[in-house]
Amino acid sequence: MTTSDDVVDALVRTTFEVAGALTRIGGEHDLSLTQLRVLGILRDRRARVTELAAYLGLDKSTMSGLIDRAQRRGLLTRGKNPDDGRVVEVYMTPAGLELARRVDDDIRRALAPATGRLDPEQLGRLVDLLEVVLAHSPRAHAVPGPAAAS
Amino acid sequence: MTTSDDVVDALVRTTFEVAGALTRIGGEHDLSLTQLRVLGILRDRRARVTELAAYLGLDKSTMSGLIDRAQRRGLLTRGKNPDDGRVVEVYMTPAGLELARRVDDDIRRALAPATGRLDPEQLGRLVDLLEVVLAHSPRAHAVPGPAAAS
DNA sequence: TATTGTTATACTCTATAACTATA
DNA sequence: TATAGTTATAGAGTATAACAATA
Repeated sequence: MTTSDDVVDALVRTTFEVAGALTRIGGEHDLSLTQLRVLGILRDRRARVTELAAYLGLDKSTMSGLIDRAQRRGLLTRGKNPDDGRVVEVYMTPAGLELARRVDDDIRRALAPATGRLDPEQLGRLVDLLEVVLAHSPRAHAVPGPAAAS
Repeated sequence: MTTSDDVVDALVRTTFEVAGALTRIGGEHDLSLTQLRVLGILRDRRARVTELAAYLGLDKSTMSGLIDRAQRRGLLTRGKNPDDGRVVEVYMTPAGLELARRVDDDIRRALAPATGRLDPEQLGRLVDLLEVVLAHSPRAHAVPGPAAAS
C-alpha cells in the first residue's frame, strides 16, 4: 500500500534528479540554477528587483548580484520606472531571450526519454497530480508563470 | 490535450517548489541543499569521498570541503579503510543522525498539506508515474537509496 | 519614516590545478 | 603510472548590515 511517505520520497528523489539535469544543462551554458530561473521568469515579462527576489526567495542584495552578472554578460538590462524613481525594472536582451530559448529546448530534450515513456492518458494524470501538489505546496504563491524556462 | 511539454513544465515547477521547501527547511538547521543530501545518503550507510562526489555530481575537492564543514560541526566523521590506505570512509555521528531525523520529519510535515490532498489511489498512481520518470531520467544510476533524508 | 536598490563584508559552494600518499 | 584525497585559488551564490535615493 502506498503511503504519504512514499510520495514524499518519490517527490524528493525526482526533485534531485530534475534539479541535477537542470544544473547540468545550465552549466553547459554557464548558467547556475538560479540564473536559469531568472531567465525563465523574465522570458515573457519584465520585473522589479524586489519582485524577482521575492519570487526566488532571495535577499534583494543577492538579486542585485545575480542581475549584475547576467547584465555583464549581456543577457538582461536594467531600466528606470517613470512612475517611481526608486524602482529598477529588469528585462531580457535579445541575447538573453535567445539563450533562454536554447536552454528550454535542451531541457525538453533531456527529459524526453522520461516523458516519452508515458502515454497521453498518463501524461494527463501526472500533470493533474503534480498540480495538486503545487497548489498545496508550502509557498503556493509568489512564483507566477512557468518557473524555469518555459 | 496534455502534451509532453506540459509534463516538463509541471515537473520543473514542482522541482523548484520542492527544492525551495528543502532549502528553507535545511536553512532552518543551517544546512545547504547539498549538506542535506549528504546527510540523507549517509543516513543508512558509510561511503568513500569519491563515491559521495560521484553520487552528487561534484568534484572530489568540493566534496572534501563539504565533509570538512560538516565534520567541524560534529555531524560526520572520517575513518580509514584498512584494505586501502588511500581511501577515506565517511560516516555519520550520532549528532548527525539525530539532525537527519529532525530534518526528515520537517520535510514530511512541510509536504503534508500537498500529499494529504491525495487519496490512496492517487498516491499510488503518483508514485508509479514518478518512478517511470526516475527510471528514464538522464542519470538513472549513481544515486542509490532514497536521495534526501529518507 | 518607509521603501527600493546598491555596496561592503563574510561565508558556503563550486571547479581547476597542483600536490601527497598509496597502490 | 594510476587512484584517493587534500589544499590553494578563484569565482559564483548567499545573507546581514549599512548606506543612498526616492516616496
